[in-house]
Amino acid sequence: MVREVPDKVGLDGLEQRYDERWSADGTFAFDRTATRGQVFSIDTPPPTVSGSLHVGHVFSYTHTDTVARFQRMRGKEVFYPMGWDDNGLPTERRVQNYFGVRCDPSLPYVEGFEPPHHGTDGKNVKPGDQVPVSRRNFIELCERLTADDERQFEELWRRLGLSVDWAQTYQTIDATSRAASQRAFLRNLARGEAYQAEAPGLWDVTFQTAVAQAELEAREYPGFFHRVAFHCPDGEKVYVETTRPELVGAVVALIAHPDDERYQALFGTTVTSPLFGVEVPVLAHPAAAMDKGAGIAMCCTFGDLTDVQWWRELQLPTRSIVQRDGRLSRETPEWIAAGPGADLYAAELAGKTAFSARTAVVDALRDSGDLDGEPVKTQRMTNFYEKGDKPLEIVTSRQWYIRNGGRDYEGRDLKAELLQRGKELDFHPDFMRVRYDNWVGGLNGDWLISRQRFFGVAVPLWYPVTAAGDVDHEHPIVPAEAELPIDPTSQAPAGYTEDQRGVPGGFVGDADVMDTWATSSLTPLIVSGWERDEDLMARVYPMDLRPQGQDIIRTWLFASVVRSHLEKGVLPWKHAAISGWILDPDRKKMSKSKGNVVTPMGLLEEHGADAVRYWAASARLGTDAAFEVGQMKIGRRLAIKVLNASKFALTFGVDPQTGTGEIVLDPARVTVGIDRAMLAGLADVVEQATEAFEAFDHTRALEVTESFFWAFCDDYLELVKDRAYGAGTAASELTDATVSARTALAVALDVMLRLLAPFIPFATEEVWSWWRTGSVHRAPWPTARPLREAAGDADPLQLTAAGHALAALRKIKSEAKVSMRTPVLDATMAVPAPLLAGVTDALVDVKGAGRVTGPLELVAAAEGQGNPDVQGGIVVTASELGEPPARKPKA
RNA sequence: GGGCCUGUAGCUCAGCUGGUCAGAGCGCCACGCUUACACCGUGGAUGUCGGGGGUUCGAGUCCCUCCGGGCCCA
Repeated sequence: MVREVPDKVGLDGLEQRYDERWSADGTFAFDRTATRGQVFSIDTPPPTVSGSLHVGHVFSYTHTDTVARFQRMRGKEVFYPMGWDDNGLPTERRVQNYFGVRCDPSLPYVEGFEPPHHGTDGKNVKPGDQVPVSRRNFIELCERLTADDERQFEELWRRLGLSVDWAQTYQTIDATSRAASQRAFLRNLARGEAYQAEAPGLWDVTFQTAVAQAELEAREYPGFFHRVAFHCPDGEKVYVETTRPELVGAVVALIAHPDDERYQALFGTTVTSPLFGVEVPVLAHPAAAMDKGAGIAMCCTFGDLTDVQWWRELQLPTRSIVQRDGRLSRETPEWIAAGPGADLYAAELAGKTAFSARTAVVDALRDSGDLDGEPVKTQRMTNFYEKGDKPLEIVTSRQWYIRNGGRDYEGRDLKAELLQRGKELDFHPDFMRVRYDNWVGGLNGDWLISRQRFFGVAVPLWYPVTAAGDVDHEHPIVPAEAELPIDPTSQAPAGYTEDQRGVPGGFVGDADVMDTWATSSLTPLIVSGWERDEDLMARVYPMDLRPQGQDIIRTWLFASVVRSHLEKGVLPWKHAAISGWILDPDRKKMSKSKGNVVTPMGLLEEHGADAVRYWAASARLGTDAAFEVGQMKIGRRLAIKVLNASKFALTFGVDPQTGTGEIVLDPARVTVGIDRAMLAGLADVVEQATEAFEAFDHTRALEVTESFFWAFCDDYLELVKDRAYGAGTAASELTDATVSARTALAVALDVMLRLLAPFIPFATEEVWSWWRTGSVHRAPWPTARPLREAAGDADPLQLTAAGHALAALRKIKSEAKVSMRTPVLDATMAVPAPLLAGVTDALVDVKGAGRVTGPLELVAAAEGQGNPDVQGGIVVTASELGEPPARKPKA
């Protein structure tokens, strides 16, 4: 039933209109009565709310949405929640600045706390002026502040047309997520998968927190090689080359490769360190690089990860001098205090940063004659915390770990299990799998999850304080799961009262929070209702799809696999769809500092959502895409074309008297060869698009659909125009040929709208609203079968042939520089044999569309006549053009 | 140093398991205001498929090597 086709069609305002309608109609609401087999569930990345919106968001989320819409139309009940990631350092900073507070976990929770500021006009409140608040209060403030960010994101997503179920949202810091995160941790603990250890680990001195292997970033860092002398008992000198001479005071051994001829005689002997005179052994270890520097290295506790390896494997003593704040210890260490360097240390090194200590040590070495030559400039890869700007130190501390296959785990080869999980996961594109394999294969330690920060999900433990006042870390006090989430820094464990906090015989709360990944790795469980709504869980978990960026395969993806494997013994999802980066036209990553960032909302306003989606959907998964406004313009054109072509196709269904009409979508009424040929071609397109979508190749689905659609408009529509208009308007006067054309147009339109709906949801929905009921996004995905049945034995080539014949006629007019309306009085056309039947069959339509008023003679093309690339080799060999029609005066 | 991806018309990219694969769109040139569309239509030009070897009857398509981009891990 055609209700109403607007006289003027357009895209403006469609986003708002249909967003409202979809919300009101619950078009994307998840029907939780669906069973697992009927559901397609998506574990969407929760965007960082305190981060900025950028085109990368629009890009990758569009990829996911096309899949969601496809699956929904295929009849799946799509579970597509949205989360907000507000857990972590960026939010911590924003809350501090916005409200003028800082988190102090030692403080008690204050009911009804009101912060001193509400927005500080862009000015940071000085740390000294910030009001300290408890962690619970801090979290509450975070939730208040991020509500605003969430609104902005939601507005953007709605404008973009993400078919998310907005009734299903979560925050990574909300009570549900905190409870899930703590529960998962406690279960890891109970099963022995979480453990604490006092061990040397990577440490960021700026944020003063431990850092996990996954958060490392190796960067080029400038430094100097210093040639430093150690002394043999016989007075000989052994030179090492080091970039960190300030650690001479922390040296525990000199180490060379066992095969290194130069040092064979020294192995097993001892040498003394310069300045401090500490005696250390010379040892052999294969990790020493013979070709680097002098080939012999000074092993300190701890300069880098190799030191840790030597220290562990060679069972060396610990002589730490760098503290958690990145400064050398203020007390003179005992092994130095007794030696010749005690005064030097006390006067020049104690309490200094590593950087200034280095200068002091180098000066002292130069004075003592233990520095050979001057330091030589070098660039070397150095480990940084990804959010930090000072090189990481290695300090010894007590931390919590979750097993992830990085270390041996008695009785269980967890690494092999996780590698196996990786094999079971379908990566799209498949080559992204190697990033997972490489990462898991290269792990050399378990997952350090405790962070010495304040804002985040608390490690849900307390520790008894002994009668002597010592904290007993070995016997943590564990809360009951029903109590979760808890904040051990402001709540007392069962059986204790708050006034026993920190006193002998009492308790202390663990002050640390967990790594943000420790919570976000649980998103599949959190959204699925784990231990909260097991009925939902059974309907959606394990999930179908995890879309995400390639940069976080080692973090989010891997950690999610670990948690799901440990907790549920399954993969969290079947498929992982990995999106690429957005590059600016110089093939550089878009970045704020380059000033080439475009705000996504601005883009949507300028080009329209369908246009922006088209650009995004044109890029394949896993492939970096250029930011191209041109591509958006093409998308906009496609959307407009869909409106206009639809308008045309539907005019034949409208009774001019009433303005409404009935279109019978009965393929049996399609009787003319070329109409059937068109449907046969469309059937191929349906099959290809479906196959592509099933393989997560949305780009190919778009491409085949789009190119068919344009050919449909350019050729088919023109060819059947005359026939479709027919002689009269009354149904009784219509010939079968006219009915065939009109029906084929409507059937094709109906199918193409559905094929395009995942890409340009607004334009297709608009057209759908003119003549169909409900939403196109809940309409069934088309199948080839009815089209094939209608097409019978028709060959798509027939339409191709007729299209080429029409183009050949257009060409002679184009070359004669006359209007396309110019009549052709007489023409002869040479047609290659394979196309001859098709052109002959469609001769009436070809003549009509080409305005051939006289005879059009078809002859078989001779061998070598015509270029197959131009109009399929069809050539008009003779023609007589009539008078061009008079130009209409301009209105 | 190891690994992955990538290099096809001026631009952005398709080209699956080797045999109409030398393509599309944009841009460009020319023409045309044809009642679906000027946010348009029609026609046209454009490439030693990064270089060099090899396998093959036949290679953008497989192998080797070199060069150039991007990324990951050491």
